[in-house]
Amino acid sequence: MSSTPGAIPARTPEATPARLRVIPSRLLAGVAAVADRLVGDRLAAEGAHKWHFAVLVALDEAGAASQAELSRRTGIYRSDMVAVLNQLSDAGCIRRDPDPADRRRNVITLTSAGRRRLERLDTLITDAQRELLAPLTPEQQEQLTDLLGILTDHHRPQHPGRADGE
Amino acid sequence: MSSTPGAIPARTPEATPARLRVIPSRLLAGVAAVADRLVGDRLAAEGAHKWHFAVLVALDEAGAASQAELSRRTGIYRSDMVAVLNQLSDAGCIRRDPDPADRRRNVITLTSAGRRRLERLDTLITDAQRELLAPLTPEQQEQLTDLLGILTDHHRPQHPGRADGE
DNA sequence: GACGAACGTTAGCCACACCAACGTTCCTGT
DNA sequence: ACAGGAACGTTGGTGTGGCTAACGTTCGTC
Repeated sequence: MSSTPGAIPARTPEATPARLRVIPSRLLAGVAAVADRLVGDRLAAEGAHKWHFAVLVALDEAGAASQAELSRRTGIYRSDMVAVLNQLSDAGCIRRDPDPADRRRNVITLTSAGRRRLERLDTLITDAQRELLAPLTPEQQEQLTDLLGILTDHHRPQHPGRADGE
Repeated sequence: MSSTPGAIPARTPEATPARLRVIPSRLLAGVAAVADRLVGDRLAAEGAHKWHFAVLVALDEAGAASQAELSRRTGIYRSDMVAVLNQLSDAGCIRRDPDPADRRRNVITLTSAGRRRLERLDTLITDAQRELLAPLTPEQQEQLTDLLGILTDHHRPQHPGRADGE
């Protein structure tokens, strides 16, 4: 009975407890949510979603691919990929043709409209990152990205069979 | 028609495009998901959730409080707080008494069982953080926490009415 | 004494990650 | 040659988490 039961002691309006403000997983969740909102809002203003951007980048960088491969490259589930590609296709950003070499697959190809779209979305994303990282110095921004990169590499999606040098 | 349409060129099995691996918001989302799974799994093994931990910490650190205030301290919505407190109450971790000074409120008090529970959960959370940050040096771990702290502070929950120096 | 605001509570919505199943097509072993 | 298993694209469904809406109660204030 260290505190008087029945009366709320402190009047400190509201402040996140110090012990919570120091837990990395919690900080990560919070900042990730902010980042997601920042990115999501800008993309939504153009009728886009982050998935669209991810797919467009994957196509632009590694060239045409099957849906399954895009799935693996972007981390988007095959199931969800269908809808994303439908929308991108409707917008004329990609073409989806049956693969003559493997009739199970579709070959997804980036169109020039898609490349233009990508450029636009890239700007928005970059802006969002800038706003997100605004309170950090350029060195800190790089530090953060590096650290997150290390963690991302270490905690692989899954390691269903050691894939690389191990 | 720079690429042969109808054939998938590279055979590179799957690799996240470099441009995606460098976008902070994306890295954050990924690492936050890993962290959440790490923490969530351990807590689930004891029938707990991260919310329980947050509430217990808030109570332990700042003393008894109303549900609304706990809401503000932890970031958990008032609506969801109800269920969390029900569970904590069922487990005997807290007491929920009407506040004699304000009959709208309940005074939430941490019991000794709750304090014991908190200690246990704290161990689990700490373990999870350790596993999460394993690939980083102690200095890097501190750096990361600091950087995330800065971002958390800057991007306030909301600022619905200029709260601070403005 | 009336009105607006805060409280606790219930119910529900929506976005997102994930899983299950199916028909098609391919690859492999025998 | 052919049977079995695996990968592909697709549809539909599940579960969880953040958030909103509304309501009755109680407080503070004018």
